[in-house]
Amino acid sequence: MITMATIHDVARLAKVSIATVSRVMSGADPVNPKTQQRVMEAMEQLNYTPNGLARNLRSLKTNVIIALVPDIKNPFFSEVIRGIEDGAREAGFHVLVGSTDGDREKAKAYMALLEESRADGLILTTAQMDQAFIEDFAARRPMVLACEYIAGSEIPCVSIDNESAARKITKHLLALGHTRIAHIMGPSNVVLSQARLNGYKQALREHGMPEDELLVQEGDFSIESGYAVAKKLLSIERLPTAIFAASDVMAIGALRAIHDHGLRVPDDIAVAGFDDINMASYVSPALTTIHQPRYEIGQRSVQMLVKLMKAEELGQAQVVLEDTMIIRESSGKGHEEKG
Amino acid sequence: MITMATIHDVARLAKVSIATVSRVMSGADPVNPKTQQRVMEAMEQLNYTPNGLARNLRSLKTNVIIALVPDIKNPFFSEVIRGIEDGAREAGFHVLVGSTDGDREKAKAYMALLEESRADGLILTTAQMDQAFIEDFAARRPMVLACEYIAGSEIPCVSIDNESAARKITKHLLALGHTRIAHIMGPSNVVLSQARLNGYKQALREHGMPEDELLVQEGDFSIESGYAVAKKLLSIERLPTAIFAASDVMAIGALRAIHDHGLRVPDDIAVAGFDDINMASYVSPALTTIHQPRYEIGQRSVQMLVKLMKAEELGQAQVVLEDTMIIRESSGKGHEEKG
DNA sequence: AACATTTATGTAAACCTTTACATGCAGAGA
DNA sequence: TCTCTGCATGTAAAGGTTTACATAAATGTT
Repeated sequence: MITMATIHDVARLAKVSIATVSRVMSGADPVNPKTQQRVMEAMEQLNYTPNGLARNLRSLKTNVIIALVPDIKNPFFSEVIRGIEDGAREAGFHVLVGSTDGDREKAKAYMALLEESRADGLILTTAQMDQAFIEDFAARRPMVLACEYIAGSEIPCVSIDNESAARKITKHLLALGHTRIAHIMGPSNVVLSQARLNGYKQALREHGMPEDELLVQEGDFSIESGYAVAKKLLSIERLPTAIFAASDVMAIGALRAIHDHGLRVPDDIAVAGFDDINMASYVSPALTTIHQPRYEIGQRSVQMLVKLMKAEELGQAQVVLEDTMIIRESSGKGHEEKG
Repeated sequence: MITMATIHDVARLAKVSIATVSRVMSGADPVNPKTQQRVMEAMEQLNYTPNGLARNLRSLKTNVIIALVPDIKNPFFSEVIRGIEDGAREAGFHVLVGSTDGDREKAKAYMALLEESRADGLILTTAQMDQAFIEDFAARRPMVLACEYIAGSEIPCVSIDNESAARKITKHLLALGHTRIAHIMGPSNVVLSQARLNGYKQALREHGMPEDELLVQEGDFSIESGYAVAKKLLSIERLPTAIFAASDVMAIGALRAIHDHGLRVPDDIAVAGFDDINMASYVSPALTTIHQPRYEIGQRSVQMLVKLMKAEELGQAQVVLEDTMIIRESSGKGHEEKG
């Protein structure tokens, strides 16, 4: 709509040079109070707003960071994003959120914005693309992994120890006397799915339990997949006595599947989730799960990214935050705490 | 990291002018195949990526649109965002998502990006700020309201008819014989909360039911508020026989409150929600609710915004999409459909 | 009074593109 | 041979800032 006033217009009206106008705005260099007054009035009168694009071009900074999530509808990630947004705001950045659907091309399209200088940094919440590509990218651009840790990689990251957390919650189920514990894992091409699967297997092994291939099935973190995979597990001849889902969302899908199958949780089958999303304590039965400090993961990852962008030393590049097991109703007897 | 190659570097290496390099990229003007070849090789060799900021400044377009939601953690909005993102991608735009927390200042900070030419358009999913401010903004910048319709305003919008939908679902409860129907409304400063409240009241009036002030309580669309407000309703001496919550998320909070209170849904108290979020059919009992075509709302609103940005005629400026009542378990008897 | 210092302001380059206009040249028609 | 047309390319302006450097005026120092 109507063409905007530029710094030149302001300068002309205030009878000064554009440099002076710029100085009034930045407040960096000294400027005569009277002149300053005149400039401010001119700005007011023309309803002047500086053009951000021009500033960006001049400074070669955009103050935009990109946060890529596999699925924005997934409540776990939206809480992480919230942490990212708040951390970004504090540091003076805006967040461009991209939902990748596990589609590499979509992810790469967002990452291209960095190459084009249209964003300054990247936070990746799940690394689904080829590791080589990521390593290469991280070497050239400021980037942080949130939620996920890539073994043997130097890329800065903030996450919990998914393996030990999964081991912990599986042990909880074992301690309750369960002998056939099924696992609904996340997408197998995602690092953290593997980590959680490993933790699960380690716990079984430590307890001398045999591994049953039938009891491990792959989902995609969606509620629909949790439902579908649980249905599948319920059709096994020797039913599992407990199901450990790699995410609360899938666990909620499983709850429904068990309910529809005419069985009760936790009496007939115990269920445990992962993430401790907001809703976990509201569904019935309330979910036993692993609490991830998701907000903090988001915040911390931005803080690291900011340091990276400023080329500051970031001390520890791999940050592992604490998780907490939260025991609620869905795992049955031996409750120690009510969410 | 290492300074980037510019179009000048490419031109120098290929022994042509920068104009020719630009032409090779755009493909608009004819250029000699041999020269083209040389330029491409130079680009390749220097690993050249054009600077998006410079392009943006030159064209005065950013291809970025801003989508403002009250709370990114709210699953209803994240599904709308998904529609917005997909619509935007199709039209060649990127989406900057902002969570406002009902904080006007945060919202205004995002809107300022438009004034600074750092974004081309705006989609507002809830209008919490003063109407005058919004009207003024909409007059100067391309903007569309999604989910919400402001009575008497000319601002383009895409939504359902919240009033009639609320009336419809309240009537459903009345038809089931409920006499004391409570309403957990959304924040009273949000237009659609008022619309839903009106629909609720109209239905009661049509059935000759008295209005009971005690039965209408305000929440903020969060699960916690649904829980808290339901608790409050359960402490009324003459208990409500049904609760209509203005969002599924609050309804889920209410389900838990009723459960914790030792009552059963729908036998003791019926519950109805609004939105039909993904999880609505998975919780137990599954929620009776109003299905909003949220993905389509997102998509359509981007389409309108794009027209607005191109200054094309957009025919109908106020679009009302169809909603559907979905009857599930939480409202009890008379089920016509299973989610 | 001459000079050094400080303060206020202006000039112009730089950031990296796109594009209107200008130029040069080859082939075609007279 | 001369002019006309059309293609391929170059030149330079424009987009709106910020900022290094230059200049000018005012103040302070001896």
